[in-house]
Amino acid sequence: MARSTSIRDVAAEAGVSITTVSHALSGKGTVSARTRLRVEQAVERLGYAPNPIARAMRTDRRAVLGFVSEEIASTPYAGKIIVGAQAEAAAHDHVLMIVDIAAGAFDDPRIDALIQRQVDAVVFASASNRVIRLPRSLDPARTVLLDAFDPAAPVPSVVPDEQDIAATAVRALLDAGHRRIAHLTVEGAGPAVTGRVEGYERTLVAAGGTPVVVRAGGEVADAAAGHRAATELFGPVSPGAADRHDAERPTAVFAFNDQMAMGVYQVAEERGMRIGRDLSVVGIDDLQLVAAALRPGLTTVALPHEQMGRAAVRRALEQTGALPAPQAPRAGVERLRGELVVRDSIGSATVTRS
Amino acid sequence: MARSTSIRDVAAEAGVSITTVSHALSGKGTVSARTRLRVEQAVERLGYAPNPIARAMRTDRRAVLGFVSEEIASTPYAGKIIVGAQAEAAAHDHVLMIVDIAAGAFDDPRIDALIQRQVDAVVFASASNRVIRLPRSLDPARTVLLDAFDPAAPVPSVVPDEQDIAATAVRALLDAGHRRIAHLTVEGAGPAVTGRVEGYERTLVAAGGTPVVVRAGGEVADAAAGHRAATELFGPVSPGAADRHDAERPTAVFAFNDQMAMGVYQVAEERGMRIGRDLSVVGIDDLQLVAAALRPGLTTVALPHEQMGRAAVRRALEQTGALPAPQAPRAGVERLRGELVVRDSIGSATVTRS
DNA sequence: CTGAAAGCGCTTACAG
DNA sequence: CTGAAAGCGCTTACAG
Repeated sequence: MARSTSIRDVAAEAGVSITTVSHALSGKGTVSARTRLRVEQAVERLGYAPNPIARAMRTDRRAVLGFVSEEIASTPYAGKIIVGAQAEAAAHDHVLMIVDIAAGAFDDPRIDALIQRQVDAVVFASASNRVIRLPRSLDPARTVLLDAFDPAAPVPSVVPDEQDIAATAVRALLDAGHRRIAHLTVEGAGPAVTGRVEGYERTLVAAGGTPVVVRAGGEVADAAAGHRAATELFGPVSPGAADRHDAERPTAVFAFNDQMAMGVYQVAEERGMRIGRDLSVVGIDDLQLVAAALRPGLTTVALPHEQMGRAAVRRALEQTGALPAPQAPRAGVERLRGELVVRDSIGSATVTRS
Repeated sequence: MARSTSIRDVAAEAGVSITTVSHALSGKGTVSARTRLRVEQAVERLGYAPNPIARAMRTDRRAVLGFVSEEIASTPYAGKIIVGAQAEAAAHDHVLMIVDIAAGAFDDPRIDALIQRQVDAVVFASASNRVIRLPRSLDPARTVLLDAFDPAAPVPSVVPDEQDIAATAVRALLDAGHRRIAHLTVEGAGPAVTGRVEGYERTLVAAGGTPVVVRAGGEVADAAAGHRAATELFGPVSPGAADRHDAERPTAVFAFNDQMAMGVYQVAEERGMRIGRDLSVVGIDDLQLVAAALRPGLTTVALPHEQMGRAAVRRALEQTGALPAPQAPRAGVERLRGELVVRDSIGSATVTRS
């Protein structure tokens, strides 16, 4: 921020030309060992650091990546994605410039006006995994999609592996001996809803179970949706329901996400079912505020948010040439797996049935 | 990102010099109406936009603000703060450059290396309202503190008005007729804990109540802390506790935040107390994931996160001169008030007692 | 191995 | 009212 020493000062201090200073510092030209040392000492004495603006002016490289986020405020995961993106960028001497747009406001002029020419490439992060159309102001050769996919544009895309993540959740239930496992989800045909349903069905069927999918009305997957879906799943409250040993009743629920799982907890409490004993539950997200706060703690599959941020930045850096392009060109879509976080919401099916 | 038209192209197209183009566009020199029109038309035809890098090079103004956030991932509010900061910056043709540092890592070299000379000023956002020491690499004349305060540095600071926010929460309870109101909080002497306790005591005493403050061990104000504090408040579970009409028992609880309030809900459930009837609760934060998801919905005081982001950026812009300095120099610390968000966790004291 | 010079795209005194 | 020129701090052919 303060006016500081320029390459000219260093040249004077070292008694060489600015060309030589530049060569010595960049390692691009050839410089004798003695000269290099003199330059380095001068840099040290003066506390010189190159002016990135001037460098950008000359090289047309900003060492800046744009990060367009959709409704960062509404997505509690955004933080981790940004941290990952940020860290990966920093590891390669890049910095992140953030523009937050309203949900769906892909034509926000700021994408054009502010990002344009200030950044080398753009990571466009959707608020949730879904299919979108790339904003026209973004150059496909300089953009990567995060948590989104555009079938019509040749843009690299980084998304969670929804099917595998669902399979991980279901397997946690299967491993505890459950077979009557219901899946609670919402309406909609986006990759998250669809992928999880498919992963659930495939994994459960392979284990000899019969899929039961309950969709709460609407597309918002929050606690209220979980409450609605669970209420539907268990049917009307009947006296002594908690004591009834219904052979048909699911012993376990795989919720679309942790928020819906929270709704399941609420229904269980209303009906006197104890989570982890009378009913096992698994979610997706590992939302700290929910998963760790619930009692008992919710076992869930953590989405690889930080990894996604990192991967997206890596691909953007490949586009700009700051990172070498992979030898074997990767597929357009990179799918990342999640990880099971074990807490106390899954009990063994044997105990559950007793 | 694409190589685009320069001021030279516009000059050629309009048949004038680049100086004249610059004057016409900036409004700085004097230009005839006809010439200005010709320039504007040329700009239009060519789709010209000035290169911000080149401008920065000349003027030593980047139109970029640094936003250093501490552990953005761990704070669910950070999103809103950034959205506010972002919007205010955009309103003044500035852009935000974000660097996320680990908690307490104020000496992170990236603050120095990346922010330095790339930004006009820095907003330094703490993860929670507390007293800190300004990182040495930051120029006090070009820095504003957000959710933090440094008594030793002459730096503008934007923080929530903790006392007023606590008063708002307590008043919501008083207005419903409650007088036996306990405050659940944590250990620690930071501005948030201290300010809320003071606001609570002052407001309650003024209304004729007697303060009861229960501190959960530790400084982490999460659901588990709320559970511990509420358990201590209500004492050991006794048979028929829900039916016992204890004249001493608080009819309402003011929790340090929504997460602790969640712990109160859990204790209430364990003891058969219904929130909003047997016990009224108010929190602070308006965390969507918690406040809106709880049943019944949690009445809480929303912190002015977006406003804080905006205010901090405004002050930073005043420092750089992009915004005129206020006539009457403001106090070093700007305190922002919160707003009550009414849901269903507060019942009237009359009903509660019945 | 070293350096003089051009140029990236602007803005800003200064002269006409 | 208009424009030629200098210069912001670098990098990069090119020449010596």
